Amino acid sequence: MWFRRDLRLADNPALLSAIANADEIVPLFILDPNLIKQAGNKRLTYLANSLRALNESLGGRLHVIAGDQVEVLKSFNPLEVHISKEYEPYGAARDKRVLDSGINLIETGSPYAVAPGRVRKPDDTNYRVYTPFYKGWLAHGWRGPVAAPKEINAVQPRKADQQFPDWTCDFDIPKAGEVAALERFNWFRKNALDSYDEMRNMADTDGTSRMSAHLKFGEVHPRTLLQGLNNSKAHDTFRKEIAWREFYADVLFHNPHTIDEYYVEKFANMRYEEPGENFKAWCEGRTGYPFVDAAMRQLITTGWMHNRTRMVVASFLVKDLHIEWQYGANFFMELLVDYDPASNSHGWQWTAGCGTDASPYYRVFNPIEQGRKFDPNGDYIRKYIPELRDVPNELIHEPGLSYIAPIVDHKVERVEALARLEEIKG
DNA sequence: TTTTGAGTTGTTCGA
DNA sequence: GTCGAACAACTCAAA
Repeated sequence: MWFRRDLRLADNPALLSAIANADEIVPLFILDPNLIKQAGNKRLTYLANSLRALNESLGGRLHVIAGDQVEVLKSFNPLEVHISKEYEPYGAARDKRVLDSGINLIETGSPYAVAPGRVRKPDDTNYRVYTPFYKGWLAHGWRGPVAAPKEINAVQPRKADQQFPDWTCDFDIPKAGEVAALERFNWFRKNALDSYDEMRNMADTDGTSRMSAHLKFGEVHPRTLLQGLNNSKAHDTFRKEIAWREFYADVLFHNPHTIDEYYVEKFANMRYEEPGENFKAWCEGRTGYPFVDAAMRQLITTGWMHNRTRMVVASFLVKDLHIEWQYGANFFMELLVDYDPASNSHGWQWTAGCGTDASPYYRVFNPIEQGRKFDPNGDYIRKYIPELRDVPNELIHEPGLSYIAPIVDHKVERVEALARLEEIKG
């Protein structure tokens, strides 16, 4: 059983398939140098924690080996290698290489309720607009969760086959593992799900599910999250967020190049600024706009950023600083614990206006107004920008001389962004 | 084939 | 202070 983005025992059809087809299985995770290279310290630490959690639930029998996938897999001389299928460009190419090497790779299930490529329009092409996709996705439906295996007869690893990485970090990152995922989800279901439609946007509130990192590493399957939702506005809004993840996976599956290229090509011809001092200020959370800076510092210190503020900082980079979305996406890729290729690239493209459901040209977020709306008392700002702790509520979003001077004037840059868009229209 | 209505997350301006 | 209209043009989905 080759674990990748499915670090769990419950609701794992590939694991059940492996068990059903063998007297004894080798539970294996392969450390991939390519993925390690692009991940920051926090995501690596999270992965290390997640692997330890999985090992514990396997009674200490998880094999963890660094190296080339084909070589590692062949060293076990396996009759079958069971996996949950992957769809983004890197994972799909890697699995094809393994398959082509003659390894008997058996795919069961995927990290999605409905696998990419399955939801089709009546004319058998894929959707490019979210709302119709959502309807088609609902109509397609999905199976219910499956139980965890009762018994796993796993090979006892040799010492050399347990190369658990010792990555650590000084920051407080989310708790990893299947148990932590379900604990948090139960908390969310009990305390925040019923007000999700209203509260999920509030940056100062713990009103989101925080399932992103758990989903990224497959510590929980979306089927489990979808089970038991009702048709209330709150529950449907949550279901739609799960569907966004599946929509973007589907879009990327059909357009693999959009991982780092423009979905709407004409945006490649727009005038952009090269990333310089302003980009550096954005990365470090010192743009002079408190809501933007708080969000960037939340990312830097926790490896996670609230969904609302992801849009605000993305809009600021692309529309106020006129820097191409890929620079922001790469920065997110390095720092986010929950980094997901499809959601990251297409979330960024959506905000930049060059993605699916392109945002109207006039939709330029106002970083101050967004703060007033979604962090009315400035609690979020004060949490991540200690130097603003004593600034009163009515000044917190525009502190004037008590904070760094804004690196650009939003009013001016908004007009500039609209002018640059004008140049590529038609 | 043609037509029609709609499209995650907003802001500004003027009445 | 509140509220509604205006803000491009285009692509897409479905009738």
